[in-house]
Amino acid sequence: MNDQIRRNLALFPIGIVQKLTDLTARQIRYYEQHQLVYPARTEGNQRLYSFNDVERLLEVKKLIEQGLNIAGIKTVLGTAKTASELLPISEKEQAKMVKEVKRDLSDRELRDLLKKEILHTHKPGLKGMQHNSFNAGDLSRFFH
DNA sequence: GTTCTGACA
DNA sequence: TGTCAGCA
Repeated sequence: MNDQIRRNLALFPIGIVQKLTDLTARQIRYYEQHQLVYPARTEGNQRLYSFNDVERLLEVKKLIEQGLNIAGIKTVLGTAKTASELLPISEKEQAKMVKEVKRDLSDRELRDLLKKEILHTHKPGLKGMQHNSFNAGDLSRFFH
């Protein structure tokens, strides 16, 4: 039996995963609802997680702690219909994606601002916006 | 004893 | 997200 298979064996019930990830059962189920993980089920419909699932959850946790919401996490980690479709993503790739997403969002935010300015050309209040200056290095600011 | 789904603050 | 209900 090779590692690939061993890592995908559904072994742990949610209680164990809670301890392994420091996430609450509520959170773990919530992330599943949003297709961030795909745990197997027993005949009794109880979730069983593999090592891969646990790793995946740790990635999710990391991004949550960075302030990203579900949409942002999906953008970085990607989605799949089944656990077997989940492709590992290196830290380097991840960092790269975060950077790209960050730039895209910055651009979008910029366009939105321009649009607003154009729409409100006759309104005097631009002071508020300038206060909303963006931190180019903070992705979470856009994915909240 | 544990987990599951649904629902509400 | 936390938490509670009512089951399996």
